[in-house]
Amino acid sequence: MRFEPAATRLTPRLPNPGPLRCGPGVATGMRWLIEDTLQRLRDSGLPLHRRLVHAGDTVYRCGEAFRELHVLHSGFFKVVTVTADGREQVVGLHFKGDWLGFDGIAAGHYTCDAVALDVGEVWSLDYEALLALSVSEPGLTGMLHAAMSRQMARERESILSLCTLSADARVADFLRQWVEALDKRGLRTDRITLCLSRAEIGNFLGMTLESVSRALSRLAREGVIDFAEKGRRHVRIPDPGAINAYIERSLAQASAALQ
Amino acid sequence: MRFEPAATRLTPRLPNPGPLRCGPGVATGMRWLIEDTLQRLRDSGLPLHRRLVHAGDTVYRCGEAFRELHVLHSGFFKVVTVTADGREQVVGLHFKGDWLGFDGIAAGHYTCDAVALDVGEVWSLDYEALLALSVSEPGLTGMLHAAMSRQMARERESILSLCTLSADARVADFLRQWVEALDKRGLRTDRITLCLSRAEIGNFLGMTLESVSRALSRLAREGVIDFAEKGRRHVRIPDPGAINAYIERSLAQASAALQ
DNA sequence: CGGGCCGTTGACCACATTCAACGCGTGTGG
DNA sequence: CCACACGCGTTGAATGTGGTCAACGGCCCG
Repeated sequence: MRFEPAATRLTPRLPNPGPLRCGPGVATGMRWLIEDTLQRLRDSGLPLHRRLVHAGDTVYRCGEAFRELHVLHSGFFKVVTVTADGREQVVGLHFKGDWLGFDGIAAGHYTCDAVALDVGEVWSLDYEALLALSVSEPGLTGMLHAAMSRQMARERESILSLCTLSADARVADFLRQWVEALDKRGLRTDRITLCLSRAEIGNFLGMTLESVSRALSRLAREGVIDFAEKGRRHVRIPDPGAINAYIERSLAQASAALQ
Repeated sequence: MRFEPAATRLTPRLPNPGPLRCGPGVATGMRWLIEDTLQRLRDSGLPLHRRLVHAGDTVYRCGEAFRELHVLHSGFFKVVTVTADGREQVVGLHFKGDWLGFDGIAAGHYTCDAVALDVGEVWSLDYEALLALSVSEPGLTGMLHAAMSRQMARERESILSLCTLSADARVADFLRQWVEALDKRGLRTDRITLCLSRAEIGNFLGMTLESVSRALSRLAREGVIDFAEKGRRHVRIPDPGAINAYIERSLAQASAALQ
């Protein structure tokens, strides 16, 4: 049995016309979509600037003139903003098939740093050339817009997680996102390697590194995850469903508090 | 004198090549950009479906088939997601000149509700028609992409605020954003009307309505804001700079705690 | 060996949430 | 007309989650 959430309904008097509600849909065809994106870029005839990166390398830096968009062929990447007062914030994590650099379009220069977290390959392509080719190749535009739309959806998911989940649930949700991303790309999800430090995870989730560590320990104690013998960045996920169950449980506990 | 933030540096060993750091740039020409957007849409010859809305009216609803993008001509709007488990989250606030509906591009249907907070006017235009016209009118594509890019920047700013600021500072930052948005649109910023309830503000900022109320009271006590005689949604802002000062002060206090 | 860096854990504390009571304006029905 | 309920906002007191500070262990590298 599920109770009303504690917060007052925000749009109470709006008559809800039918069951249009929906959650974030998990596209099972995502894997093909990503391969298709990469294939179409190869086939497009656009000059692709391929680049190998190592952990710590930047794809682009805040302030650099915007000319190129970047499509990730492999690896793991973080996008970081640095404010004028020195706050540093991880605002996104990115994987194979994702596009980077959209933040530069409006400003004319990049407004974030994009940093590789592991070895990987980046395909960079000239934005103007892409636009020019899009005129004769309308599918490219659709692909680009869909990528931007998906990115916005992910950022909204981050906001949702930050606003509605407890620290523990946020860490669990972070793992869920990571596993889901791997799954969509056809990578194994039973043994994963977080290529982020506890401090980076905490920064991304709006909490301290100690809280991340404690949350992971609790998750391990409850059997949701399992630390492999060597290294505390390697995590076994016996059952991906258990992560969702954990998140839902912590939500249910919150509402159970009101009897 | 400014101290290192409490959190460990996330990219410590990366040699920082020069002073490329930058904050979110405040475009002073924003007002013209917005008018220009609306003008170009009028001139484009695209069939614009103009619609008047009242507080509570939806521009679109989650689940509806995506066909149109919407440009706001006047008014105030919120974008809300509802999760499968019933959590409701305000993920964005929007003003004149903003575009709505990008979330529908990737999924083929909208994944959020867009709701008017006050009377306003929305211009809706067919997405496919826009794409078709963009082929002969390349400026339209640039305009569209810039709008999407700007929206992503704003979402990242929300994440930044949620992750790095205390509850009080978050409320102050919310006011700052609101005032900045009005300023960019040439509206008066010394007397503003929040057309959101405390519950909605709290939801958007990841805190409870009580905390919002307390934060606003504290801001008033410190003279940063001033409640007009009638109604607690009407706020006087004697000096917009004081809001920034308040946010910086609360950041400085946090780092001053470490001696 | 010593010194970083990373991760974990414990003790303490503060900030934000929870719960409750109250004031105010508004709309509604006796 | 007043009584009443209801939504919205404010404020106080108690509680608890997550932050702060500190100590410790493992690992890698000079």
